[in-house]
Amino acid sequence: MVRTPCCEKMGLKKGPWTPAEDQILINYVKLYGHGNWRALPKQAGLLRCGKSCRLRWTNYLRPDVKRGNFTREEEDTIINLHEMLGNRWSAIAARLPGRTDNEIKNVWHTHLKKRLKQNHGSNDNKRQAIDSSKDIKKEQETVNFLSPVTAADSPGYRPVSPPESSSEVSTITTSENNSNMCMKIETHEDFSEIDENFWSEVLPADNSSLASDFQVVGSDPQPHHYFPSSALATFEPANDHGSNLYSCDTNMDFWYNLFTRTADLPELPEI
DNA sequence: AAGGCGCACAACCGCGCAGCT
DNA sequence: GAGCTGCGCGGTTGTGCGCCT
Repeated sequence: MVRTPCCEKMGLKKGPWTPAEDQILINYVKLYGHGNWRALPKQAGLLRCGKSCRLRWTNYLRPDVKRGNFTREEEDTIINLHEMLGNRWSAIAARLPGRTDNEIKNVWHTHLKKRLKQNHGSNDNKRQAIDSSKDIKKEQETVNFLSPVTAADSPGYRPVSPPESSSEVSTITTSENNSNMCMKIETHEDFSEIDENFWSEVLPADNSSLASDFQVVGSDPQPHHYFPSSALATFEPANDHGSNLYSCDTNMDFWYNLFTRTADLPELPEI
């Protein structure tokens, strides 16, 4: 298949956008939206290709784009998510409201890589565990699902001990505020190692809050497992038994799919 | 003051994918 | 199923700016 060029090169402007061009684009999108980027520049009277317009809008002109320096918390979040997701900038951006993938990519290449290098010495132990792994996928499977604000900072934070039977699970924590609850898991190993006791530890102490905070996973006679409802909301369960009952394997593939598929990246509740 | 250099960021490019015909 | 189009993503490049010599 022959690919048609994204835009006609002849007569179309390239390079930095002028304030006048920005204004034209803003006015047009405000009035008519951006249903068709390819047709937009022609209709708006811009000598740009649709791709260029889309990029300018999404990375710079959108009203919800947050300008200015990244906070330390945002940088930490990027580092943690990058450890988990790799160079999937759009997936990382989805967890940072107001930040674009392009911006995050730039920050990563200009600031954070250096910062990580500087911190390298202090994190030798952690890196050693990862470096020792021969399988790169294993490293990607390391679930390190951190929210912008650390769970320990939130009211109601309570650590949950990892199961004795699975020494590879480093930390399991739950956190909650008035209305939301989420679970943070850091692991290097197959979840099938985890025994039933682990999941009962994750349960909220007060089961009456279960319905709103968690959904039940698993079906009799299998043990019931509990996941954040916000995570399940974007995940297609293998078996739907109705009324919030789902069945799925608690192995690493499940978690890998759940947490790394861009489209299905779960919306974690704000802590 | 001016030239060189490196950094930061905006913008471009090429590819893959999804949806439509 | 093939062909085509549009969009989004990640990698790369271009450019402006500040710092240093």
